[in-house]
Amino acid sequence: MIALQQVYHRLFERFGPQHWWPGDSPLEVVVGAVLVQNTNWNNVKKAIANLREANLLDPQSLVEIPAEELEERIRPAGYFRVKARRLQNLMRFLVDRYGGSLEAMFQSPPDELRQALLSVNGVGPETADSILLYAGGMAVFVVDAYTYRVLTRHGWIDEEADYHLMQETFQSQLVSDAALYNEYHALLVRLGKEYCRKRPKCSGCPLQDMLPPGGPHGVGGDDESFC
DNA sequence: GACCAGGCACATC
DNA sequence: GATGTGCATGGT
Repeated sequence: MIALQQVYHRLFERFGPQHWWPGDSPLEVVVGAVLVQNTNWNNVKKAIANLREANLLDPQSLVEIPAEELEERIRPAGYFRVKARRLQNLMRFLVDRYGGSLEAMFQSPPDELRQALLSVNGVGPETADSILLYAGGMAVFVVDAYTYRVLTRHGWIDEEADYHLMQETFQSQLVSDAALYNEYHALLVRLGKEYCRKRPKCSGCPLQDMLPPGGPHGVGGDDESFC
């Protein structure tokens, strides 16, 4: 297995700090975590701006607002009907269990809170972990489509690997540190966007000398798998 | 005018 | 348990 600590340093050296979700309030991060599902962050920014403008960025308001109105506000983020429902599910969870206080919510142990978040319809592993890490400052590694792409394209992990395995792979090799996980995930997205999206773009990838012996999967790397 | 983006739930086999 | 499908906007 590749040394993921080294990979991190290489990426940071190349790209520098990515400043993901830096100045936003924790609630905006939570809302954004739902809205960004399978969607470009640029679209999410517009939706959040709409909510802020309408003074809706608090849990109680988001629970009380009629679904149709919420749908219109978040329309730019795409999937607006499902996301309105999911966002209200999550806000209802927050209000019912923690009186609408994120601070209260993040008093729970990470494992316990993660399980609880996953029980909310519309919150899957990535959304839950994004909330724990980016809003709660908890040391939970966030895995996403880019993580998978970067790991598999470089031949560092089996293509059958699931979310849990990828998460464990990172967490077992790195010190438990929220700031590190935060930056690392953002760097992987940056790398994935610039070099792993279309195969010809792989040239210039800062990790090209970190392929496993014999190339990806140890089989020499065909066009399908080679980064 | 395709193609893609910081997923998830649900139906079907 | 695995695989397929719906959800929708905005940028390249």
